[in-house]
Amino acid sequence: MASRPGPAFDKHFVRSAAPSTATDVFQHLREKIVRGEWVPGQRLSENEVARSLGVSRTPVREAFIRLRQEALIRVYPQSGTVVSPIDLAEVEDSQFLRETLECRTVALAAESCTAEQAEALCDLIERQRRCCVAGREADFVAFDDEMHHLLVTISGRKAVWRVVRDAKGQLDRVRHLSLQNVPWIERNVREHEAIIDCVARRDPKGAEAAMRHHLRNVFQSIERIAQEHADFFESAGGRTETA
Amino acid sequence: MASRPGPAFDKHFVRSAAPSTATDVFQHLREKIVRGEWVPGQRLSENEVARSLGVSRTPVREAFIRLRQEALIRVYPQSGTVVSPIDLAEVEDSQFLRETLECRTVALAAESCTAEQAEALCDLIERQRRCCVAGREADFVAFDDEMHHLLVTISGRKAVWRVVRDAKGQLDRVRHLSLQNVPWIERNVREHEAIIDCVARRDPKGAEAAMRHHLRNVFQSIERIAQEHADFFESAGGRTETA
DNA sequence: CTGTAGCAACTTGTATACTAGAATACATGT
DNA sequence: ACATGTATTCTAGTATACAAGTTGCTACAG
Repeated sequence: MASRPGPAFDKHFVRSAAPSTATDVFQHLREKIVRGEWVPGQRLSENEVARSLGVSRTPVREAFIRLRQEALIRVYPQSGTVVSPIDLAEVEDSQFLRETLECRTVALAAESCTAEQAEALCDLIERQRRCCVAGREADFVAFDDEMHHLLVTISGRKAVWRVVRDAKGQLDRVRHLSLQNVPWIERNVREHEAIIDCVARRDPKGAEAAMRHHLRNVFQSIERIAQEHADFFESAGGRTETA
Repeated sequence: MASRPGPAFDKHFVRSAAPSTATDVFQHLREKIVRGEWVPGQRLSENEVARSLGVSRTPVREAFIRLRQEALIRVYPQSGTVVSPIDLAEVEDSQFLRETLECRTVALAAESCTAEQAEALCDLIERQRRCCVAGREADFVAFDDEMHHLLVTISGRKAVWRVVRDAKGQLDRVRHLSLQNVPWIERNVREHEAIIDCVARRDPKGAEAAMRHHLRNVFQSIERIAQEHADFFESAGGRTETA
């Protein structure tokens, strides 16, 4: 325990900035699942994924570990791995998480929003509008994410975003089961505008109400989609496997 | 994509029940950190941990991945790994998460609590009382965890517990920097009793208020401890590294 | 034709070997 | 004495090899 050579103990290390293979694989796989390219119940194999991506099993395993913690996959030791069936209870809990947290953070954001921040928000809304008219759905989803993220950041509770993002992943997964159409995007943009308006006007109560209205609308469409794709759902008893 | 031998696609696999080495290591390391046995800033090494536990690096790596996702450690590629310094902003965010979520879930629990559930809660309180008079602090912490967990479960939002548990980990870490004394435990038990009373009496408003009161008291002691151990904290700019 | 035992091919879990990078120790020059 | 270049030794990331276990097909017995 004495004079080992290693790096300094109390000083900080260089920077983290880790663009590792494992992280790339993780983000790749996460998108496949959240965007519905890989459907619930679909079988996965570490070997097969590794081969198809041209890497070894090790980074794929790391990605699987992280996906498992987000409850996006289920790993059955020595048997196999599947994309998590959609547990309706888990989806509802995710909605609960999102609504509970984002309604509070957006109110905080409305209390402390600066002019620059308000401008950044309006800028994102403008981009969303353009996606809407151009029908660029994928980009819209990205800007949607960015806006919600920025709102949490403005609230000063940045650590909350990780939770919201995970919950959002579960919800988006359901949403992507169904083709989205332009009217749907239009409505979302309008609701976003209402939220941003309140935030920019420093109206916490209004912002919270607008956010709640928005999230509940999103959830309604999710429930509708759930009924149309009952085969991807499981009744109950699904292990969450958070260990 | 045709007739591979593998297991059935739509049927479920056996059961998960995975008591793997990696999980054991993870829980072991998590306790070391949360309970303060390993202090913030302390250096870790995959090799050294693997040797000391008599396993290979692989399960240790898996544990490290999970600890990293809980923000309990920081991994600097090719340099080293340290127990996360305590970021006061992150601690505050954890408190925010806990208070926001548990105050809502306890209100839900108060709405739907059955007689059996109420009895289970009272039983846990009784055990806590015994720990209090016997001075068995470690057991008290366990029952504390169990009670909060049960309350979330009763609320019907079981997926919320994972979030609360992670946040609680961050908070407990700070709490364990300071020796806890019996009067502190006594006050906690009293506050717990107040919460459970409201839940058993089906009083959502009261339960929420009691929970908020309780959590804020806990947080106050955390802030006091933070001031006494400023050396374990870092000022700002700490990478959360959630990637 | 039916049921069962066993084998073969797959799965994930673990251990080991190798790579590239980072940080200290030390020797060497000034 | 001090600065600097080099070498050693650590680090985590990745690749591969091996072990333990499960699944489903198949061949064989009834």
